[in-house]
Amino acid sequence: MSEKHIPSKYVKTAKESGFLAHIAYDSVIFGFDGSTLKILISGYSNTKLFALPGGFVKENESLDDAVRRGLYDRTGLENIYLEQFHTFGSLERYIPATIEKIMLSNGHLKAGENHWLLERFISVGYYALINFNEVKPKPDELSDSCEWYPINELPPLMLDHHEMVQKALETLRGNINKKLVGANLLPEKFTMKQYQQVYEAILGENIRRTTFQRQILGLEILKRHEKQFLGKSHKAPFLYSFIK
Amino acid sequence: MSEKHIPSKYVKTAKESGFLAHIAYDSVIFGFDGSTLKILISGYSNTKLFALPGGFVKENESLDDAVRRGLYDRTGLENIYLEQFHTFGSLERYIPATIEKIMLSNGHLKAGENHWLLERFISVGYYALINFNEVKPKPDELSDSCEWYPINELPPLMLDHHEMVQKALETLRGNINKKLVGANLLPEKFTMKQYQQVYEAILGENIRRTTFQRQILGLEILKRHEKQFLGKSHKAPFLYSFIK
DNA sequence: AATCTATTGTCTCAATTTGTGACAATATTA
DNA sequence: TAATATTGTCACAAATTGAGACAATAGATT
Repeated sequence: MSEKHIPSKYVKTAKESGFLAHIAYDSVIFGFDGSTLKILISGYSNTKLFALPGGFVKENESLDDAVRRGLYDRTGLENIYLEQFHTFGSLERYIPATIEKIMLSNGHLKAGENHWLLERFISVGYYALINFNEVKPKPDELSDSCEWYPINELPPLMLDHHEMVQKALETLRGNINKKLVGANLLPEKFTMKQYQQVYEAILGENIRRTTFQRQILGLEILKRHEKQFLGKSHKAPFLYSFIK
Repeated sequence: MSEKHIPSKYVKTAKESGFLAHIAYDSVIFGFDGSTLKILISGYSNTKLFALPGGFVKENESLDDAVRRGLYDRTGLENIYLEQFHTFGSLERYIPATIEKIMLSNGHLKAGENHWLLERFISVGYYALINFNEVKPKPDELSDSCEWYPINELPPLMLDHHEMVQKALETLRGNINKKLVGANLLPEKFTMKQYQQVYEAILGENIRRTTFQRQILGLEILKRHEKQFLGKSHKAPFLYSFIK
């Protein structure tokens, strides 16, 4: 559920630490490596547990800002494209033993001790779209890894994090034609083929090339550049960028 | 933000009352009266404040169940169609003076006293679709009214509740062709015209009659009944119901 | 330098869906 | 009995999508 912004070892209540009790967020951070859609997953040292990068909300910061802060700490990026997709509040997701295991193995908790992180949390799910190549993800205090995984080769995730990924993906699919998804996953300039591959990776199905081109160009959201992409042994495709 | 399930007068902390601190929900309850889309709004005695019906989550109930409990108390209905649409966590929505005013005017608070309801809340927005004619909404302890208002004739609402209504409506519009919206807003049997009016009320625009019929019937989700709707001086329309 | 290969940009035509109007059918009112 | 308003259905035009064809061309091969 969390790894970053853990309060110091001997703070026991949320209030003492400056965070809001019972509220967490988890983020599904999508990146596109040119052919596959991937997401960032944190691993916890000494346990075999994996989780979505998450965190908590400070008393004097907005929910959105809390998520941005967490993303900045892990990726160094500001102005990330963020979309909230669902809030998870079932009773089944309250398994304090899992959090306890992580905190014990990291020395953030002594056996038998109480801690506000062991209380029940309702978690708000966000997804982010980032440019895969601009980022070297950083692990943090509690986790010892933060790595890209293809969306259909994820390790077993703790709690309801698989459900979160599924719901994030469904939302992203529903938004693919409403929001400029490609603008956030692709580099500044890209070929029509690359853009089509983003669609295919997100939707998980093949798209007809000619129909796709006709429809995308019909939206008039792309600027065509003179410079072309060279290097392959076939006709060079145009490069495009998003208008504005 | 809330009117129902207020803990007794002298309980000061969320924990003492059995609720989760900092977490609320607000519900946009849609009903269709035959021509207009309406929502339920609570009014608070002695103040001129209006709000969406909302409440809090008990320590041992899920978020969804908390919302269902609140809906049951106000409408008497079970198995209501519910959809979560957004979670609101800005700093601007934290205005304890507003809640204080309501609680003072209802005797739930003494001047200068602390109370967990005066702390900051993050609120999860849900919308519900209910059959307008089956319900006589009930006000509760803190509010003195709970009434239907047409969506474009709402009274001024407290905090960010107008934004909530707007977002609920946008989500409903986006879902209109994905989920069986009509099945929850219409009576068991209805005419094609009534169904069209639901669409027009939600979308806020006129729909072409022939195209609408062709598309809806093409979905094969409706059963046509022999019995026809009589009483008007023109050809009697068929009655339909949703399959299964 | 000529040819081959893989992919691109564009076009065409068929198939499908949607927009638009027309018209006969009919339950009630006049 | 005729008039009125709305319904169910059809017909045709317009727009969109599906499916394939084909010339153009950057680099690889010879």
